[in-house]
Amino acid sequence: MANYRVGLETRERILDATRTLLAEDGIEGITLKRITTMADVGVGSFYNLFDSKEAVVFEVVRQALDAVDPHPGSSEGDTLEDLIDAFVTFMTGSSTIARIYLQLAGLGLTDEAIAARVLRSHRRRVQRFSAACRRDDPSLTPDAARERAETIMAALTGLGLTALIDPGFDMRAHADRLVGRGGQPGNIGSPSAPPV
Amino acid sequence: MANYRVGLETRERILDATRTLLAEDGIEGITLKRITTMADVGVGSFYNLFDSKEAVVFEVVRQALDAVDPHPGSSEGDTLEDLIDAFVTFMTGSSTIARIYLQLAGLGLTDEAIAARVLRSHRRRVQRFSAACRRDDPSLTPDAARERAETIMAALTGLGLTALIDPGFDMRAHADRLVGRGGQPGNIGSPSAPPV
DNA sequence: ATCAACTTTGAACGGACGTTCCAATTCCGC
DNA sequence: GCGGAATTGGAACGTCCGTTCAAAGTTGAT
Repeated sequence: MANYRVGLETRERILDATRTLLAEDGIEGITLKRITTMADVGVGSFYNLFDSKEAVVFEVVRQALDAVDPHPGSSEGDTLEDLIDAFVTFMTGSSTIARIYLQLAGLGLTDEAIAARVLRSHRRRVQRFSAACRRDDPSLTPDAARERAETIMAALTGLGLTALIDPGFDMRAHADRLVGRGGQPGNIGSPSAPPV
Repeated sequence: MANYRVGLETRERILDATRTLLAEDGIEGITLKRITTMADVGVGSFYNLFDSKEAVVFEVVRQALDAVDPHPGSSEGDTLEDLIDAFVTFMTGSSTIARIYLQLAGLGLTDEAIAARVLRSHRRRVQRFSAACRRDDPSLTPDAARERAETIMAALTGLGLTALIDPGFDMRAHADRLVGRGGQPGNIGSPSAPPV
């Protein structure tokens, strides 16, 4: 399957259509007819290139989970700020894939296969974030860094959800406050920090 | 519809079954047959009590959104700690409804009707949280309180998601750190707070 | 130019879905 | 305990779903 040029192009058109439909209407709204119509492809061609409808959905899901990690496999020198920036850009920029990514969080709760993938991706990200935390503040113990990483990631996910649901929500501004940027008082974690 | 005692009981059994199935398998996994089988009710009886499958799902969704607000309509004197505690208890305790609530966040991204409900519920909660923030720290401006409330709520939602996906994740411990409890350094917002 | 491998197409199929309908039964105020 | 209203159950219906299949067309190495 998909050894000729035309086959690969068709495969790409199908993936594009699936990605668009998944972001617009979610997994429950996706049908084979809608995919093949939008991709301008016969049903038979679809089954020549993918084993099932589930297969193409999983492929898109896999890509979405990968996309949340900026330049994965790089030299591992990211600042915590870099990681947060990358996530905010991912969320506010490529909203197509971002919507899919956040749907997965909810869907992973019920679908075991998806839950496993989400959890694996989550654990990888915790590693990167906690490493960045220790680079940021070398005095942190590994455990403390991991906890801090998980809290920051959770907050980012929640902020991303809010941003996609509430139009006009300024995710970047809120994300900046997570690590104390912006110079204003009132950050999470220091509610009644003594002034001066 | 539902004027006799038996009718009301049947209605309740259908709602229970829908709630359970929704939490276990999500909205995409729910079918009329499964609902009626689990509720031990004929299909005709179902349509005697509800207009459609969608109607009963919406009813459960409405209840789930209401349930996230602790004792709503009370005297409005909650501490920020109270609100956070209530949310953590809601998430870690009643996982059936909690799962539905978090699915809604993801589903609301695609279904307009659900998105509207979720957004409305969200706005109400922001009000309560930001009022608590100002009670906590009267020096906050209304805007600053609202921003702080939204960040805390986002972090709570994200933590809840992590808790449901990652077994063994200690949500309460992480939530406590959101407002600086626990006495340990390294809270979000004060990454490099000077020790001593 | 040849030809095997690859690709395309849409009709056809079986199953699952939500909903309708109505005869039989049960409920409960009188 | 009578009688109208509410409730019950499940067969039947039309629709839409994912998938299969075989025949026709296209590709590209030789």
